[in-house]
Amino acid sequence: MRPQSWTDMSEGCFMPEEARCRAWSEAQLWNGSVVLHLRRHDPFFTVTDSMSDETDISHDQHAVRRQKLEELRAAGSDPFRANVKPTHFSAEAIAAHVEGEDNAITVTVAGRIVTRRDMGKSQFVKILDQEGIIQLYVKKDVIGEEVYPIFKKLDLGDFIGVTGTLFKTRTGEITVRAESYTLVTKALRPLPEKFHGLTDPDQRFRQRYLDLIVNKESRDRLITRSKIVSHIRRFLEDRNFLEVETPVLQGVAGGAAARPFDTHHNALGADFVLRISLELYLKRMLVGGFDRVFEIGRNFRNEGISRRHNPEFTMLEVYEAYGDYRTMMEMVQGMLRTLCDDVLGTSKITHAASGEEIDFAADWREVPYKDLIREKTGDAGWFDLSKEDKTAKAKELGCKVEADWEEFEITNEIFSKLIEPNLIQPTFVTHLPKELCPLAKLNLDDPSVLDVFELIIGGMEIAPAYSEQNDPDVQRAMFEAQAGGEQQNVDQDFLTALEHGMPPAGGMGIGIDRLCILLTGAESIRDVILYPQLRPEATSGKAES
RNA sequence: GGGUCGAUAGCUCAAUCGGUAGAGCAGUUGACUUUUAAUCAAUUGGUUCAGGGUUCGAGUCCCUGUCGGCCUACCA
Repeated sequence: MRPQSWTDMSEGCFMPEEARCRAWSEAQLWNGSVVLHLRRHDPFFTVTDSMSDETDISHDQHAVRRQKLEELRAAGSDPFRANVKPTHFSAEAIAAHVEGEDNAITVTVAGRIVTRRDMGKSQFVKILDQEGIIQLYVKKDVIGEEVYPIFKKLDLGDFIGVTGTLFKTRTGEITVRAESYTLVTKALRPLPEKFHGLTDPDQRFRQRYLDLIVNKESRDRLITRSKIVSHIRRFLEDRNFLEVETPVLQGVAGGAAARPFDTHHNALGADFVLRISLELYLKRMLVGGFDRVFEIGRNFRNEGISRRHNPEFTMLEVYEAYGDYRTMMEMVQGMLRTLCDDVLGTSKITHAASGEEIDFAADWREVPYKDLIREKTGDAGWFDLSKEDKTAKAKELGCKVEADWEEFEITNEIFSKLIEPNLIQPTFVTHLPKELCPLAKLNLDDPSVLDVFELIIGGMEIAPAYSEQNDPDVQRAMFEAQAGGEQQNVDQDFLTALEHGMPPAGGMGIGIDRLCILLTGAESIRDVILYPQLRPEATSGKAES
């Protein structure tokens, strides 16, 4: 509040009224125009005016609302001690109206006031609840002579409950004719602008609640995300997959190559890391006799933040005993197609970045990794080239190549920079080089590649899947090669589990956030995560002032 | 982490060559009993992100910092 910020100011900054007048006057002398700038709306500037100015709070919306709250409390009604029992959500109430039968059905709806059109002795008000917006028509001679002036004092942002009958307005909007109302929460701060909403990305993410109130796209996008997750859960449960929860705090961060977050447990006196994948603990479930398991959970990777990366993100991982990467291929195709039908109501979406239409119902291309590389480089013998020749060719194609890279890294740079971004339609890229993943089975015919696929849609990797490695000795060798001699990074307990026997299995992961980017047409991962990670604010002032 | 662009009223945005910050919405007051970004009249509201510098004079130019966008790097 204002007086608070004044006390925060240093003595030197505080300027008494008379001194301020003097400063003003001096300022006017510089440009020669005197009276008009002194006080725009009051040429007869006097001491009494300056005093009344300090009690005028009409410019301070927070103060105005606090005063209204105090007036309500003084009159014996405290909005923070009131409640209502809604009978309908907004959408239900609208659906309940029977065409041609106005004022036949009585409902109680509740929500936040988001718009108001005041016409003197009646007004239209719209309230927002989880299901959307419903309009209220508040008429002085319906709601009551005494109540109406109090209703008019409500502010945008207040929560109210309203009971009344449903009718259709002249312009065709189903509306509640309010017979009574209850203020159930006073909003002490104003809402952002009704038409343009909130645009500052910083504020949208830090104060997501405001974004959700005023920006319908944000609201719809996050509802869609919820439906996507719900659909996936149902899809898997219908196929006998069991949802389980595995530890976030782990001794060794396995299942992916990423820097973890470090943390510490006080009572155990032990250091832990936050998980970077779900993989190794879900596979232990296969060892434990659960044939079909999945988890939808948060992973944490201590890396840079970008349009496609948030430090914490949600993964689905699915494991199916007696399956392989080919059964996973069928499953993910079925999952995404039904997802489009059920959640989006269409098999076609527009890829936001390219404008190209993606059709999930059409046949999905399947192509080996090596074929794509040969195609892109125009060199059928690419994989037989020397490292020097690969380097030269890659640079020719516009890739940067670091001196200490292995050959597969040069090749993969071509894939990730030149090929993947251009795979817009759903594409299964199969049989990746064995160096790219230590957890999958080698292909029987070509042991330089893996029995895996990566599903690419819209230029993004959406789902990798493997025929899971279950040979404990091969797995140990792969881990040790990857750890590069750092034994503490090898999950020994997992290898012991494999020695007890893990059935052959197909496994798959889906980055839920990236899937949501794709399906909602979002520009950034921050748009599909409710509270994306931001740098903590240095000053605590602004939000609470 | 590096590069680059940005931060002005509660919100959305203006401000010419460096000349002393203005509009819409919201708020306040008034009119209007079926409105749709309702309309009409009047009106309040500013530490121009913070701190320094140049200048008679800085929202504007320079430096430093904070936070954010985009690109990039680490990473699937």
